[in-house]
Amino acid sequence: MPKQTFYNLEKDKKDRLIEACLEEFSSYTFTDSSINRIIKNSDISRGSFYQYFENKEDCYMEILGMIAKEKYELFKDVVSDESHGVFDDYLNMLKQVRVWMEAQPRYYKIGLLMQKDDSDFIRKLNEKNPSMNDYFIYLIKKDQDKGFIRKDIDPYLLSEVLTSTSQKILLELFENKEYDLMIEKSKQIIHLLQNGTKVL
Amino acid sequence: MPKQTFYNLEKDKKDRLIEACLEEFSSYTFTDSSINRIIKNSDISRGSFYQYFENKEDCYMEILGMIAKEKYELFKDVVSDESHGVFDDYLNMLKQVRVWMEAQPRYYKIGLLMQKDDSDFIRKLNEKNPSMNDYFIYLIKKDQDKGFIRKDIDPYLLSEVLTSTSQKILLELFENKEYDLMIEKSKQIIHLLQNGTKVL
DNA sequence: AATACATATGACAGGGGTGTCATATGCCTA
DNA sequence: TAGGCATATGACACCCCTGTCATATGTATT
Repeated sequence: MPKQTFYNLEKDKKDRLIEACLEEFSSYTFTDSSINRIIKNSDISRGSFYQYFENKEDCYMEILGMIAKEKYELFKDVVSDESHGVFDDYLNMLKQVRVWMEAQPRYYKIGLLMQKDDSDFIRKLNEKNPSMNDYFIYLIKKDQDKGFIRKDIDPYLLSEVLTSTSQKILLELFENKEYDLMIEKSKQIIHLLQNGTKVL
Repeated sequence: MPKQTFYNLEKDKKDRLIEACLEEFSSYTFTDSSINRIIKNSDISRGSFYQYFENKEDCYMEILGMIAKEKYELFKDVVSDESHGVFDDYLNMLKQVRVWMEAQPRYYKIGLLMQKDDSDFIRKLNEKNPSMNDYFIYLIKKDQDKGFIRKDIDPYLLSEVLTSTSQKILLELFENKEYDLMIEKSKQIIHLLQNGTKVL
């Protein structure tokens, strides 16, 4: 946890510091990020930095906390309507992530970079965060009960297919921002998953 | 390209050097790998290393070249039988990668680490390597001609679904080595893709 | 033996990084 | 005004890294 001095900081200085951290952590992996660059870009002395944070990890955690908070603020009002099935929720999820991505591309980038870092510290963080998988599984089971999805299909398996394809789509969306195209693609994938490839 | 001195090297020394390189490059990203560790582990002096290679990139390329060669040697005799459809080839691919993975886990790991490195050098290398995508697309089109797959399905799309799921499966296979389980899983995915999720 | 060439070596220059600490500055209070 | 506390600061110790270069050693040829 950051020291009290960090929270006591005057707005301008704190903002400069946070800005520099965001820039750094959205440009480099946690491992490759550098306190040196952060203090240079925020024009804060080395000693001061360590007056605010224990170390780089402490600083990173604070930034992640901030991001989580903002994410919560952005989406707390989006009360999910009664689900119309996993596939519908799949599309809704895509829409939602897009809002987040456009609102805070750097935050999203930080998430992407976290997936690339193999350090113990980041690995542990990633483990704690439950993936979309669990939620999808829950929805798939509900769909099976309602008779939308065949019961012989393993919910876990289908959920994995959904997450791995959605990850790819989200990455493309992040890289070239063709939202309508990605929605179209997702709809096609859904159609494919619903109807299969077989010629009847 | 490595300098002539590298190829002139006596077997033992050369082996030690290559061994240390493999260990390094399968433990660290190209960016994070260190010549220092390589020379320490192979007991070769700093000066000598630069007598063999221009720099780290040169060294890395040589190792990649070696890997490609061995891969070719291992699979050159595996003449692919006449294709029985993409899905069959999907399974065959899995079997083949497994052979490679078990034969040379470190080589496989190097490939995985390459995907995590964002440096220009590695990005350019990755771009050159054509993915399985292209091959899958080709097979899917053939299946469509033969009437195995509906013609209204976009081959590119299906190929993307296949590659993203297979990547996940290969990663799991690499991490916990439960081959039979992974084959079973793949078969289920194929079944899912062929028949869809709809209740008929 | 003398020369010439190939190879080996580690000290060195110059870059980057982290965390600490003695000291300086500002500020509040007795 | 003097003391005490919070905060600021950058030099410093110590670690990592890469690429170079003068020098040393080995080896073959004349």
